[in-house]
Amino acid sequence: MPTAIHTDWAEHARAAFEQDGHRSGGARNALIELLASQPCALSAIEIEDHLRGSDRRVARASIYRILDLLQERGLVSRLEVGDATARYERIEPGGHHHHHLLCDSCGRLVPFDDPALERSIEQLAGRLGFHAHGHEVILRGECRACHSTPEARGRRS
Amino acid sequence: MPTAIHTDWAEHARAAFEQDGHRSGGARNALIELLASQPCALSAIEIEDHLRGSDRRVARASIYRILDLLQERGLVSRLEVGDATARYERIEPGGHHHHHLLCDSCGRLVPFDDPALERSIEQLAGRLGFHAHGHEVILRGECRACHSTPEARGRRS
DNA sequence: TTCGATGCAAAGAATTTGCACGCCA
DNA sequence: TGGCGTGCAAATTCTTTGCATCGAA
Repeated sequence: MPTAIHTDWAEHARAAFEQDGHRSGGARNALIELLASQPCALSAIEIEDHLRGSDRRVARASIYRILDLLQERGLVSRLEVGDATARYERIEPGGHHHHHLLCDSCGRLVPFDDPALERSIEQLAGRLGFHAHGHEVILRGECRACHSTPEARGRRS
Repeated sequence: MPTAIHTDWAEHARAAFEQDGHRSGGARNALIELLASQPCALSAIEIEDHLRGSDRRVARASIYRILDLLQERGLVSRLEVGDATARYERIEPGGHHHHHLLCDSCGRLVPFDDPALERSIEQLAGRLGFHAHGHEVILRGECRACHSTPEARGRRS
């Protein structure tokens, strides 16, 4: 039941809009619920497809507008992995975040996190005199599943 | 004289095409020379602008086609920093590569490299069971120049 | 009732494709 | 001379904008 874990994010997001004086809206709530339930980043088109199958359809323009609002408030992060389409995923209130491996074999975007990598990047920024407030790391290659089980290869989700 | 340093890359690139049985062409050579002279990544539009001012104009469609060919041969890498446009830069034959800081203040893409970061990422991939053949790191924040000299801020190259 | 939230359709921007012509081998 | 390389323009794809309508407060 992956949804329950991030119920707090959905509440957090809705509260942020309310505090900014925004009215509630069906499209925005549906999008927030969807993002709360996802393990990793989705493109706007993928979001539209997910919602089409659900009980609340949302127009594509609204999806982009709502994603912008979420991004302005630091509730989602935008990610581009090289296929010229942007992907979005929620940002956990606690500050935890992950990075991504794009698997050449199965095409999946695999999330991972690593405290040592975070430390390295912080130290690096200091060493170079940058004042960085964010970063992103993308690995390209083969995920664990594809590497260990040859049958999995070539499957495109 | 930044060009001279990478003359070998231009030669390397042309040789790669010749070995693949490709004919020489004015547009491709102009693009190769331009990329050889650049310190960091350029978008297709920026490439077009640079070449417009030079003695060899190249059609935008040709730019995209040639960049594809260069990428297929591992001669350039494609980079997306979040503004929905792809940027391209040469890959050094020696395997050296760098990463990027996107400066919020001046808008510049600042290249940097760091052996410790490279080590961290290799170790990370091993730890996670990934078979990664490439990676990219993007920092967001303020570059050294903007951070130390307030007057530089806000200037958009 | 008011005004923001949303849907629909047209507009934009980056990139790709189709096709004819020019130039290298 | 043959066929790849290139230019031009139309087509695609993702994203944004304009405007009328719907719905929350």
